[in-house]
Amino acid sequence: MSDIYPTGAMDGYIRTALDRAHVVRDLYRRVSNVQHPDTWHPVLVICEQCGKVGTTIVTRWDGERVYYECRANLVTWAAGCGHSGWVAPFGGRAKLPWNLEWAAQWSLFGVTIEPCGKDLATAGGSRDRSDAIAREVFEREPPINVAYEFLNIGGRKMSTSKGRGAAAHRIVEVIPPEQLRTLFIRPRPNHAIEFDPEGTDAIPRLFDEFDKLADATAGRPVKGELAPGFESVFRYALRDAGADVAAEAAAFRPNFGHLAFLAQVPGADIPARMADEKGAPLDAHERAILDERLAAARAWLESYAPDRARMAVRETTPEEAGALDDEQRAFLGALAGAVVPGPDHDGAASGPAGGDAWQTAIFATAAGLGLPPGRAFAALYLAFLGRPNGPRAGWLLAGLEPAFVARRLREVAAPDATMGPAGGAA
RNA sequence: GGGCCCGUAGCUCAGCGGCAGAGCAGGGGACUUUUAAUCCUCGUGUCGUGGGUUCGAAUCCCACCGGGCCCUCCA
Repeated sequence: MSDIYPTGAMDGYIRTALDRAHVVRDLYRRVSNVQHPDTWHPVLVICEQCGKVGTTIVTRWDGERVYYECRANLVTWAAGCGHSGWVAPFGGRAKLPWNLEWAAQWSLFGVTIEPCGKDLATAGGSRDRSDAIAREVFEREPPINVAYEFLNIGGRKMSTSKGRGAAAHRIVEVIPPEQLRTLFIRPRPNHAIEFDPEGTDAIPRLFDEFDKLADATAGRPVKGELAPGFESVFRYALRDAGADVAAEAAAFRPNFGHLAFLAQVPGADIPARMADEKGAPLDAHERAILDERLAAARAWLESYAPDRARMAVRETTPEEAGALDDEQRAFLGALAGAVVPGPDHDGAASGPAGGDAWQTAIFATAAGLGLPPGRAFAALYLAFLGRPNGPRAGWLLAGLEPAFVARRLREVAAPDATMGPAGGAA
């Protein structure tokens, strides 16, 4: 905006504002209860001596020039140099105060609608003053106003000054631009955006929502309802305004939750897995999307993800393993035999070599006991992760200390009497 | 003291005079040599509360309760 003043485009508005200084003073008093001295004029001269603009006050206007003073104590945040004199306030030598500048722009650019944040829309606030200035000083109906809302994080406004800036900073690390834009343009403008990423699935769902927009735009089937205008939302969410919307919509995008899972699987070849899922090799753009999402998923797991999204091997036997039945316990006990030597021997324990060998051992052991594989795997997941499902078990176990694996298997296979189910096999 | 926005399913929200909805979460079922599987299937919820208008109110009006943001200057 400061570029405009030197061109002289604002000169007419400056002149009008000065001619109607008494109207402006009256209006400030009436609309906002702001008292300016009777000699105050609505122009800020750039001090010819020190170059400051905030420290000057104009007290006279003769139709061509204004008399201003650069006062040392006019404002608390800067000290003027004390210079004073007459100057023609045109061509960039002076600026209009904020509210007048805003109103002048509406006339200059022919603005018919201008949304603003709700902080400005309060009664007696900036917007009210500028509206009144437009009507009474520049004699023009102000633009239609739409007050838009703020982004709330966990029920509170995101604010650097109130200690929630860390949230903003961290969020940008986890959420790529396109998903962040989705978050902002999705809701109705006068609704606060409620977004609480801490320990919730809000971030994965944001990705899912973006992907749903892409699916719908590309004509793929989607679950649930679609808001009207979804194509526009998708288009505006794209980081590159000139992007090929159809191509972006068609691009393969891995599911965020799935990536977060795979990111925790030891030894997973994620790009190969994604190519399988797509049914074709990823192109360069899709690979870039994958890399971005994978990084986001890892960051999410580190900072925001709820515990249930993390698959940590429990250091002690999970309580959940108490739910296992005798067949499953017998299976775990038998599988412990696959790890030699046992914990009662000295020396390093060794187990099946690698994930494949483990996987084979699991299936063979389960089959030998007539236990369906599904229940065998559930027993393993409960014994190590405390949850009924997880990453491919063979590779999970292969990544752990064999002695630890054997100890855990035996613990769960033969729990203390207090843990055993009533009427269990003797 | 004043202004604006919001209270609808566990969560995020749509619906804004005409049979209370979606996604996610959750329950149940099927299938499976399991890296998130996938496919069926399941929604009574004082629509914040109390009045009012209406043949009919989540929806419009009034009041209240609760939550949030804003109201010097500067841009």
